[in-house]
Amino acid sequence: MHPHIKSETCLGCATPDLAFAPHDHGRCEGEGIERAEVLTGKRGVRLTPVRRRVLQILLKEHKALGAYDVLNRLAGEGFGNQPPVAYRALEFLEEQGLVHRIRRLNAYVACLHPGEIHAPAFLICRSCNAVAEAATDTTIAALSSAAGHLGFHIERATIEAVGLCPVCQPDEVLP
Amino acid sequence: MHPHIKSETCLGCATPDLAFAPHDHGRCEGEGIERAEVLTGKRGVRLTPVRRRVLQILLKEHKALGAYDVLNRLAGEGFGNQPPVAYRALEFLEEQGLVHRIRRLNAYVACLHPGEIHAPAFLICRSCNAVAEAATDTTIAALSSAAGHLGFHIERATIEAVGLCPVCQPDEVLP
DNA sequence: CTTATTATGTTACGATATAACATGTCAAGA
DNA sequence: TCTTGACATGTTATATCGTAACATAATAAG
Repeated sequence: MHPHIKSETCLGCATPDLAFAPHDHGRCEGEGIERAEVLTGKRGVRLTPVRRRVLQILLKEHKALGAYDVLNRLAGEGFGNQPPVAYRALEFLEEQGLVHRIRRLNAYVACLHPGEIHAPAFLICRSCNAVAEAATDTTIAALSSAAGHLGFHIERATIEAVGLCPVCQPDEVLP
Repeated sequence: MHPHIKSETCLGCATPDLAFAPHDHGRCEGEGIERAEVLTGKRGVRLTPVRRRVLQILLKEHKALGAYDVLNRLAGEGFGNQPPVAYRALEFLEEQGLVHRIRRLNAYVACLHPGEIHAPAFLICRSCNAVAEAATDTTIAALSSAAGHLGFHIERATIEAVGLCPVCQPDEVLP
């Protein structure tokens, strides 16, 4: 946890106006699970205990976690403790749009508005590792159009930006 | 090499209008090295034999290569055969903007217009793995602006789009 | 209740990446 | 020219990330 942030708050909430601002995070978690249950129900896929738990872990932690981080927590709770357990759950959640994979970090974050955004951009703070999700409607449109001129058909796109979040920018000027 | 492509041609050349079209590739390679020498000379950094050779390999191959692929070729030519040899050269070349890392593929491609673009977008064909580089001036501007509203300062951004290149699109409709 | 499907657990391994230290190379200043 | 400091390379060892393959268990469909 970054020293500037109190424990009741979190970084990286996906709703843009809350992204880097302190806020009540309890709701994020509860609502995240609820939304996941509705979504998977609608789609006829199963949000099994491991899968639900993995999503919960990511929602609660509210930052990017590596697959092995997730696995360690699972193992402490009676689930399997071999890599495929974590990877399979994460893969499922990503397919369902409930979790995003941050390739730059080899890590995963919970998505806080599943079903709403198709190609989010991630803002990754290189100092505290917080990850925020930003909408990119126009961004992606521009990209698709440019690709179309080359005859390329885009199916998925990921945008990962590295920089400094508002909390960490002051740290940069002082040694 | 994709079956549709003759050996004298290549995919993925970065100049947008050549990106996925057959063209004379000999020039890409020669000019790439030349530009690299000029650039590194200007900057007072050293384009040593390993580094030059790695760049040459990537220019010649003209597709995304993993670090270990590069390493294998180096090892066959009397250079060191341990991972750091390849990783260090690749890291140097990336810092100098001569090579791009494609995280989605855990691979690297030569940049064909070093010094010109700061945040290129990569169009990755999921069928033949060709990688083209597209300009994203407006795209990045939009992203930076959106991030700015959240108080986030972007330093670097990577855009990776997965889809089908023009050559592979026909393959998709037939089994 | 059987059967097909899907999910989980486990073993084993492959692929990717880096830390740490020894050795070598080169260029600038004494 | 020598030496010294900075940078580059080579090498060992190990860390980290990810997946193939198969056995077992749970679930849903008939």
